[in-house]
Amino acid sequence: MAGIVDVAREAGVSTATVSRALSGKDYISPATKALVEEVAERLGYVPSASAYTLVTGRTKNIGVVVPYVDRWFFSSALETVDRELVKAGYDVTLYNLSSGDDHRKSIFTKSLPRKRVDAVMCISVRMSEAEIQSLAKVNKPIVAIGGPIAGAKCIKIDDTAAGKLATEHLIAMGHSKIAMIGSSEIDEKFFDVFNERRAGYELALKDAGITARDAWYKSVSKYAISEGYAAAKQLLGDPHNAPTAIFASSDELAVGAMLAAKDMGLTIPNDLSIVGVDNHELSDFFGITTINQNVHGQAAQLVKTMLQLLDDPEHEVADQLEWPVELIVRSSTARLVS
Amino acid sequence: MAGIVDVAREAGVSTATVSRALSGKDYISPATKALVEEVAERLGYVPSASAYTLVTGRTKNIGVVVPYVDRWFFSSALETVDRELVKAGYDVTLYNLSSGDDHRKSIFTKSLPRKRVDAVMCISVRMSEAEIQSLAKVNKPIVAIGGPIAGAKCIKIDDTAAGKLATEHLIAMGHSKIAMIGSSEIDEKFFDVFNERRAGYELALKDAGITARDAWYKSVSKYAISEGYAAAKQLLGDPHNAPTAIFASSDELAVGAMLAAKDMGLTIPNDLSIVGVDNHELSDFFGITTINQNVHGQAAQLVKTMLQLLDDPEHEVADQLEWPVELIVRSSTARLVS
DNA sequence: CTGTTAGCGCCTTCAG
DNA sequence: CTGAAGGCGCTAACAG
Repeated sequence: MAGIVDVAREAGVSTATVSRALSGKDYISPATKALVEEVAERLGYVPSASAYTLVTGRTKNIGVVVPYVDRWFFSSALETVDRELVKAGYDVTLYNLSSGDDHRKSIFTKSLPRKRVDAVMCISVRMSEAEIQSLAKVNKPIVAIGGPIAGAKCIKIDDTAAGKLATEHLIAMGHSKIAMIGSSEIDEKFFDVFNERRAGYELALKDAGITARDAWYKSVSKYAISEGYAAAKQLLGDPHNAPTAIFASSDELAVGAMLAAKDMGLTIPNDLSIVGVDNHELSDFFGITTINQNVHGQAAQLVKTMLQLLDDPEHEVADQLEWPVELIVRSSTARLVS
Repeated sequence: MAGIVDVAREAGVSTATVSRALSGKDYISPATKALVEEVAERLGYVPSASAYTLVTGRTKNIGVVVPYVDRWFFSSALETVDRELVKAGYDVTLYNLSSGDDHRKSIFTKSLPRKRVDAVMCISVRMSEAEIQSLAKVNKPIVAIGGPIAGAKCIKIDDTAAGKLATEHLIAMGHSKIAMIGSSEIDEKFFDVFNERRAGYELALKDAGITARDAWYKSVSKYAISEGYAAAKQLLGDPHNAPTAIFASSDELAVGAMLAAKDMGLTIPNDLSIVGVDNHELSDFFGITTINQNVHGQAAQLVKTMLQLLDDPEHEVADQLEWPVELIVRSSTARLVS
C-alpha cells in the first residue's frame, strides 16, 4: 500500500503538500493540487485512519451501542442512524450488548474508551452508574434514544402520553372494557417503556371514571406475535372480564391479539377493537390502529443532534427532547355497538 | 486520559515495561507486572487503539458489509456475527450499503482500505468487479455469506437444492399443482437466491413428470408478508390454474400466503399446503413447513473461518463451503386428499 | 504557496 | 528481566 511518502516522492513534493492537497484545507496552488491528486489516485493511496487519528485526535467514527440488533426497534433505528452517519462521512462501529455481561463490561471499560470513536450513541440502552461513569471519562459527546442518561442528550417519546392517547381513542369510541397487553420483561439491557405506557393507560381509564380490573392486564415476556396471541386468548376467553377493546404496548403484540381474536371467531373491529404502538410495517398490513413513534425520525434527529455537538461542543442542546407521537387510525378500531 | 507514560512514571518503570506487563507477552517479573497492572487500573489507563494499530498494523476490528440492517436475514446474521466477534475480542464496524450508490462507492474505495479493519465480512453482498478489486488491494482476508466472491472464502446454502427439497416434499405429499411465489426483485445490493430456488422447484417438477405452468409462478417485489398475501390471492383465485400447494421462497411470503388462503375461506393444510424457506421465527408460530437455512449457524461458521484465516493466513480453507439445509415439517403441509 | 520539523501514543528490537 | 531509542503514517505549526 502506497503511503504519503510514496505519493510525495512520485509527485516531487513534500508530504505536507500532499496532505494539504488531499485534505482540501490550507492554501495550495491548483496545479500542484491537481498533480498530487492524480498521483494519489494512480498509486491508489488511501490515508491511514490510525495515523490520522493519532495526530488529530479525531476518528471519523461513531460508536453505536444497542441491546440487540435483531429486534425491530433496534434494527430500524440502526438502519437510519448508520445511513445518516455514512452520509455525514462517519463510519459506525457497533457495540451490541447481547453478547453477555462480561463482554458488556469490557465494551464500556475497554472498547469505548479506546479512542476509537468521536462520540457514542446509545439506542435505548439502560446503563448502570458505573457504565455511565466509564463513558463520561471518555469525555466524548453521548447521545441517546429512549431514556435519560446522565451527561447525555436524549430523545424519547412520552410513553405515558402514548399509552394515554391509545386508551383515550378506545374510550372515545365508546369502549369501557379495555384490556392491556404489555411486556414486563425484566431486561436490564434496555429501557422498559412498558410501565410508562401502562401508567398512561390507567390515567386515561381513571379520567373517564373507569375502574381498571386486574383481569384486564396481561403481561408477556417479550414483544412477539406469539406472545400477543397467547395473552389475547386468555383475555378474550375470560367469561367474566372479557374486554371489548385491547391496547397492546407494541404492534407485534397487537397483531398477535388480532390473530387470536379471529381464531376465536371474533371479527375485528366489530367484536373487538385493538390498538398498538410503533407503527411497525406489520400494523399497516394488518390494518392496526397504532401510535406512531416514528423510529426513523427519532434516529435521524439523534444523528442531527450528535453532529451539532461534534461541530460545536458548546452548542446549546436540551438534555431531553420529547419526540411527538401521533395516533394513526386504521381498521382495527371502531365504535362499540351495544 | 492517562497515557502509557503516566503509568510508567507512576509505577517507576519504563514505558516498555508497562507495555510488556499489560500485553502479557515477553518475560516480566510477576512483581512488576502486578504493580503495573495495579497502577494502570488505578489511573484508568486504556491503550489508544490508533497508536496500537499504527505500530502493530493490527486493528482488532472487523468490517462487516451488509446491504441492509433492518431486514430479517441481515439483522439475524449481524446479531450472531457481532456476538461471536465480540467474544473473540474484536470490534465490529458496520458498512451498510443502503445509503446510496455514491456512499457505497466510498465505502469500498475509502473506508474499507483505510486500515481500520483486519478483515472484511460480506453478508450476502453482491459486488462489482471494481469493488472486488478495491477490496483485494486492501490485502486483508475476506469472507462472505451468500455468494461467491473472487478472492474470498464463502459460505452458502445450495439454493437449488433447497427449492428442490421443498418442492419434492410437496410432491411426495401427493401434490401436482404446485405454485411458487418468489422475489425477482432487481436488487444489485445482494445476491438473488431466488433464481436458484426456482430452478430447484422446476427440477423437482420435471423429475416428477409435472409440466410447470406459467400461471403457477408469481413474482413479488420484496420478501414481505403483504407481498405473499397479494400473490397468493392471485394464485388461488385463478379459476383454471389454482394450485393445491404453494412453495414460497421465504417464510414471510409463506405467512402472507397462509393468511390469504384463510381469508379466502380455505383451510391449511386441508385445502392448501404451503412451504417456505428460512425457518424465520414467524414460521414456527404459524406452523409453516420450511427449509431451515440456519442463518445463525452460517454466521457463526463465517466468524470461525475468519478467525482461522486471521490466525494463520496460510490456513487451508475451501473457497466455498456449502451449508446444509434441512426440511422442517410443520402443520402447513399435508397429504392431498382428492 | 510550499518545505522542514516535531510529535501523536504505543510497541519492539537491541542492549544492558 | 528491564530501559533506551527508533519509528509506525500522518498533520500542524513554523519558517521560508
